[in-house]
Amino acid sequence: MSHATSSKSLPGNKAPGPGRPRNFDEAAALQTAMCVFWQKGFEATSLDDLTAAMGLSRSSFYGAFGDKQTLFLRAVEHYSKNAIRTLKEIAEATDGDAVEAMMEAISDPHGGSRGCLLVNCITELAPHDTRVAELGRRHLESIEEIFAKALDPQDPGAVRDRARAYTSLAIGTLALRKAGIPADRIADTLKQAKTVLSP
Amino acid sequence: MSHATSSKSLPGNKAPGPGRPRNFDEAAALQTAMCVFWQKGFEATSLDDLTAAMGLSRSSFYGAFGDKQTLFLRAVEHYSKNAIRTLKEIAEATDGDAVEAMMEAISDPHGGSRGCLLVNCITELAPHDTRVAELGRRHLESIEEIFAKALDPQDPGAVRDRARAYTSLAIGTLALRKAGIPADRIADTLKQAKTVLSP
DNA sequence: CTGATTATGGATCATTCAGTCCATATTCAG
DNA sequence: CTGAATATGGACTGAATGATCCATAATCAG
Repeated sequence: MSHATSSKSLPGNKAPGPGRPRNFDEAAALQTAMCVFWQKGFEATSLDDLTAAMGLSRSSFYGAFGDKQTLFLRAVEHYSKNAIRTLKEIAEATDGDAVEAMMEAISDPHGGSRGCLLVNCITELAPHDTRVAELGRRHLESIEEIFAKALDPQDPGAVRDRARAYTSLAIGTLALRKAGIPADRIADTLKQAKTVLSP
Repeated sequence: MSHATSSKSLPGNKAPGPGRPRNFDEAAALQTAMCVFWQKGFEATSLDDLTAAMGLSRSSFYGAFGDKQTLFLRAVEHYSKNAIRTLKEIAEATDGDAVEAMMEAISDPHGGSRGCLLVNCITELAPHDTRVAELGRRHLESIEEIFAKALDPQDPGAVRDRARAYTSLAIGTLALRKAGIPADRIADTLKQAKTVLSP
């Protein structure tokens, strides 16, 4: 068979050991899988969906990622770490109102309607999968912590409840948006809530 | 075959026309289906799950409800009407703080972890099914309206944003609860948010 | 009773699903 | 070069899926 296999190794793959080297970028494939799960959810995503999007044969898929469930957990964990890191950066980089910037980033009223992958997972799977519930809980608690530090850098512990209220509010807007409530109304809601929730 | 079929008609079935009468209560079957969808979501619920829970053969199922999708929409609509009616009753019956009572009823921090069926549907299906999105939007707007009337019976239109903030907050707590955040923390959050959000 | 009409049970169907297998290809160590 | 080790393509598998079909049962109108 012809093949034009790339002569050398691939972008981000570690130094090859003995056997034949990977013909794909594992990190990129994981990222792609994450997007598919994000758009369709776990149950509605088939292996064909995944392998097609990732550009892998089934052999490569199972060889590299184990199975659908395992890949899913990796993808979700990857998403969570990324999202939390980004949110921290936003909270720290803002010279103005960090809370406002965070609310905007989470609810993202002008973005698509995929929502937050972790929230999607919690809703779909957490009641029946303790590992997902655990990942979800940690994710939400991380967000809460960032809010708390933004609200009171000196004593974050004193504003836990308020931080959790902001978290809940931001998460709630994701459902509104998915249901088709116009972005400007959601933005107004956040503005309103922000001014009213200020101490 | 023996059979012991109930000699007469069934509980809530309308007067029989020509053919053989239904051997089950359609309303009860719908209610049961609703519970199954509520617990497992749409994709994860199989026809065997449904027929087993409803106590129907496939013939009866398809004869009475069309198909899985159609039944699902009926079940969701049924849930929504019920939930909105109940919420209205709670808001009107409370002599104390109606908003607080509504928040408690929606977030239900001491209930199970199935959340709100409509929110589950929105998260799982709304981005890919406009009918679900429409049902979800109407549901959320109904909640918002009840909040608005509770906040200011004279001029509900003037407090739309605040009503939507309460809605979002209540919906958000459902995710927290599903993720395993302790009920008492959620209750504290609501109390805190309520006092702070008061005008 | 007879015939029309509707419901029921259960077999059946084509499709899709997640996951396996094997022959072949590509690399490294020696 | 030889052989061990790993990756790849793609056919294949058994189970589960949503949905249909048909023979039979139960009812009503006449």
